[in-house]
Amino acid sequence: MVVVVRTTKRLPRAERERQMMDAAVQVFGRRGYRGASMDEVAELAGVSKPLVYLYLKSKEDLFTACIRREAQALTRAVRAGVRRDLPPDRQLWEGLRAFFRHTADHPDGWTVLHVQARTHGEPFAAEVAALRAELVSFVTQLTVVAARAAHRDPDLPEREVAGLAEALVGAAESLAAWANATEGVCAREAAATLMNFAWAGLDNLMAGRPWTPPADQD
Amino acid sequence: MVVVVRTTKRLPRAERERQMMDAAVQVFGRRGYRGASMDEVAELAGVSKPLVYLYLKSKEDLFTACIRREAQALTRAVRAGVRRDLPPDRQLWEGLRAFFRHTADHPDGWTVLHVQARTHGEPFAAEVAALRAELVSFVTQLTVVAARAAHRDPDLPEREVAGLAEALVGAAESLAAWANATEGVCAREAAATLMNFAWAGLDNLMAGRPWTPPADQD
Amino acid sequence: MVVVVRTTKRLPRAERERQMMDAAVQVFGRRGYRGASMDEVAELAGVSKPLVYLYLKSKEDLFTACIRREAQALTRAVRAGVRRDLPPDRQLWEGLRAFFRHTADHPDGWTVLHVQARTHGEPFAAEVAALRAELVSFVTQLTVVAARAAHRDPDLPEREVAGLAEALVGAAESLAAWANATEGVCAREAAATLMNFAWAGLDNLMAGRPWTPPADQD
Amino acid sequence: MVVVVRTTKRLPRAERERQMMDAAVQVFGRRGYRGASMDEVAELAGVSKPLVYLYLKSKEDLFTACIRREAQALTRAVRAGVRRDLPPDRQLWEGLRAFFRHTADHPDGWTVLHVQARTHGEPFAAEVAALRAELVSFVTQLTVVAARAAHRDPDLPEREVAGLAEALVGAAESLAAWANATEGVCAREAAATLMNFAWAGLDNLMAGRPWTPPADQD
DNA sequence: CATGAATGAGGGTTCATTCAT
DNA sequence: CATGAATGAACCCTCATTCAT
Repeated sequence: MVVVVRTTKRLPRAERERQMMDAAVQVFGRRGYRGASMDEVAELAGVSKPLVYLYLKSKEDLFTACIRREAQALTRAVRAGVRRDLPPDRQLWEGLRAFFRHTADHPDGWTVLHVQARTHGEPFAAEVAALRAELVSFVTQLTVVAARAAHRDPDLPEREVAGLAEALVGAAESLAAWANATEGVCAREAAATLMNFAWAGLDNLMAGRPWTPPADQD
Repeated sequence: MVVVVRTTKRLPRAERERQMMDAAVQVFGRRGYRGASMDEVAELAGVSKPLVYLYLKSKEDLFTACIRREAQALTRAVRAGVRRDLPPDRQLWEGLRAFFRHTADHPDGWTVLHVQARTHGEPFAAEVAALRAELVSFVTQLTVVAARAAHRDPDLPEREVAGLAEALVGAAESLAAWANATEGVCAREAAATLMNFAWAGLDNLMAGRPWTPPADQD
Repeated sequence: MVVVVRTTKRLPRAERERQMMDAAVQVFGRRGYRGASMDEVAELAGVSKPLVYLYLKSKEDLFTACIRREAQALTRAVRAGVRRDLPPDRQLWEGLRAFFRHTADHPDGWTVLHVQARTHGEPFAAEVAALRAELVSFVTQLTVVAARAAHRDPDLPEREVAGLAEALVGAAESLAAWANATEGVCAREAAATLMNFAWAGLDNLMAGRPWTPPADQD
Repeated sequence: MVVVVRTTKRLPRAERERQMMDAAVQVFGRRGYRGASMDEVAELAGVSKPLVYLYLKSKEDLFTACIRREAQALTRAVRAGVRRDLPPDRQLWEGLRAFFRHTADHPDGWTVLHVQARTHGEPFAAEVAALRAELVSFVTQLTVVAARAAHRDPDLPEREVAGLAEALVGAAESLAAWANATEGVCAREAAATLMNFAWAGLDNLMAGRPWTPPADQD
C-alpha cells in the first residue's frame, strides 16, 4: 500500500485534539487564562486557528477540557501509585509520592489546575472541586482504615476526619506548586516533608522523632 | 453588608485612594490581574477612570499598591494576635487564629496575595516575596524557640522550614474554604483542626492524643 | 451622483495594504502624525481598525511605511523626469518640472515628507534623511557636472550645497502654494519663475537677462 | 502701608500672560500642537492650569495667540533691521540677516510659525499667511525699487515679481529651519548662502562670481 | 484669585471569533 | 479540510477642560 505523505499530515481528530490540548495546557499554565491567546495555542499546536475552534468550540471550552483532562490524569496517577495491601502510612506515603511525581512531571498542567482554574468563575471551579473531592475521599478512606486496622478508635467524628483530609490535600497542593517553583526541590523531598508534617506532627519533628520513609527503589 | 453611597462630594486624596484600593482589591481578587478592568475598578470605587490613573499611575502600580497594603495588613494582624510570652504551641495557635480571622474577613485581599500575585512575574514578585519571608520567619522563629525551650535541636534546614510554611498555608486555605462550605463548621473549629494536624500529627491524633486547644474567650 | 460602493469583497493583502497606505498618507498629511487617528485611517480605507494593525503593525510603522513609499515615489519621479544627456540647466529645469508635477499631484504625500516627517524624532529621521540625501545628491551632481563642463571649479562645500537644496525646496514649495492660490498662474509658470530665480539670480533678472526656458510640449 | 509678600507672587495680568505664552511657545515648538499638553505649559509657566484657562481661554486660543505674537515679533525684527537709505542689495542683505538672526534667536517661535502652524486647519494657517504676505510685500517693494533705481526696466510683469518674492521668502523660511536644525550653521552663513543664491544665481555662483557680502561689524 | 478634585471623550492596541475561498 | 481575510468589542491610558472650595 502506498501512502502519500503530505507536508500537512492529516491526523485523526483525536490525535489533533490531543496536540491542541497539550499546547493549550502549556500556554494556559504559563500565561494564565486571560493572558493566553488562541493565536499562541494554535501556533504552538502547529495548526490553524479555525481548526482549534472547529474542534474545541471556544476558549472557555478549551480551558474546561484542559482542566478535566489534567484532573483525570492526576487522580489516575495517584490511584495507580498506591498498593492497597500495604499498611496505611506506606499507602499515604506512596500516594503522596505519586502525587508529587505527577505534578512535577506536568508542571503546567498542575498550574492550570491549582492556580488558573480557581481564578475564573463557577464553570472552572466546579471541575477543580471535583478533583479535590476525589483526593479528599481517598485520604479520608485511608485514615479511617488506618485507625481501624490499628484497633485504635481515635474517637474522631467523621467531620473532623474530613477536615483533616482537606488540610492534607490543601497542604499537598500548595507544596506541589512550591516545589515546582523552587529550584532544587525534588518530588521525593516534597513528599517526605509533607509526610513528616502530617504523620508525625510538628511536635514530634522537633523532638527528633520523625516518621521514617521506607527505603524503596526509585 | 456593603452599602454603595453615591457621594458626589469631593473627598481628600487619601480617602479617595483608599476607596479605589478597596475596589481594586475586590476586582483583582475576583477576576485576576489580567481579567480585572480599570473601568470596573473605577465604577466600583464610584469615581471616573482618569482619577484612578491620576492617583495610582497605572494598572501595575495599582496592583502593586494593593499587594503591599494587603500584605502589611495581614502580617500586622498575625503579629498583633500573638503574645510572645506564651509557650510555642499557644503562640502558633494564636497566630493561626489571627491568620484565619483576617483572611476570612478579607477574602479578596487574601486571594490577591495568595493566588493572583504569584501568577505575574517580576514587578510583583518582590512584594509577595516580602510577605512570604515575613510569614516564614514567623513560623521559623516559633519552631526554633520551641525547640530551644525543649532543649532539642530540630535541625531543620531553612528550605524545609519554608516548605512547612507553604504546607501550613495551603492547609489553612483549604480548611478555610471547607469550613465556609460545610454547614456547622465555624472558623474556630477549623483552626483547631489545623492546629491538631500541624502540631500533633496524624499518628498522635489517631492514637487518641490530640493537641488540646486552650479555652479562651472568642 | 456619487454611489458609495460597499465592497465587502475580500482583497489580497497587497491591495489592501495599498489602500490603507493611501488613506494613511491622506490622513497624516492633513492632520499630522499626532493628530491622525487610526480610526480615521481605517474608515477612509474602508476597513476595520484591527486589519490595519494586522497588516501594518502600529501607527509608527504605518507612518514609516508611508514616508518610505512617498519618498521613493518622489525620487523616482524626479529621476525619471531628467535626461542625463542634456546640459545642466536643462536637467535642472526638467528635474524641477518633474518635482512640481509630482508634488502637485500628491500634495498629501509631499506634506508627509516635508512637514510631518521632520517633526517627529528618531524613528522617522532615517527615512527622511535618505530622501534628503537623494535630492541633495541630485543637485550636487548637477552642479558639479555643470562646473566641470564649463571648466570651472565651483568649490562649494558640501554643507553649502545642502543649504542650497534646502532653499530650492523651500522656494519651490512656496511657489507651488502661490501658483495654486493666484488666479491664472499655472504650474509651468511657477517652475519658470523658480528656474529664473535659481539659475540666473535676481541681478541678472533685473538687468533683463533672464534664463530662457526651452520650448517644449507640456 | 504694610505689604505681606506671599510666596506666590501676584503679578499683573499682562506679565502672567507673557510667562504663559513663553512657556507655550516652547512647548508647542518642541512637541507640536497635538503633542503639547496644557499641563506641561502650566508647569513650565509656573502657574496652575485653571489660570491658563482663565487668561487664555483654550488650547486653540493659546496657540493662536502664540502665533500672532511670534509673527509680529519677527516682522518687527526684519523691518527694524533694514535701513532704507542703502542700495537695494544691501537692504536685502540686511533684511535677510535680521530674519535669520531672529529665527536663530527664537528657534521655538520659528518652529511654531513655520512647521506647527501650517499643520492645523484654517484658523492658524490664516495667521501665518498674514506673516508671509507681510514679508513678501517687503521683498517685492525692494525689488521694484531696486530695478527703478538702477534705471533698468527688467520688463517683468508685476505678477512675476510677486512670484520671485514668494520664492525668496519660501527659500528663507526653509533655510531658517534648516539652519536651526543643523549643527554649526550660523545665521550669517545662512543669510550669505541665500543672498548668493538669490542675487547672483547658480550660474554666477558656479562661474566664481558670487555676490560679495559687505564687511560689517557683527 | 488660586488650587486640588474630578471627568467626558477619544486614541492606540489586542483578542476571541467568524467567513469565504 | 485548511487557511487567509476580516471584525466587534474591550482594554489601558491621556488630555483638554471644569468646578467647588
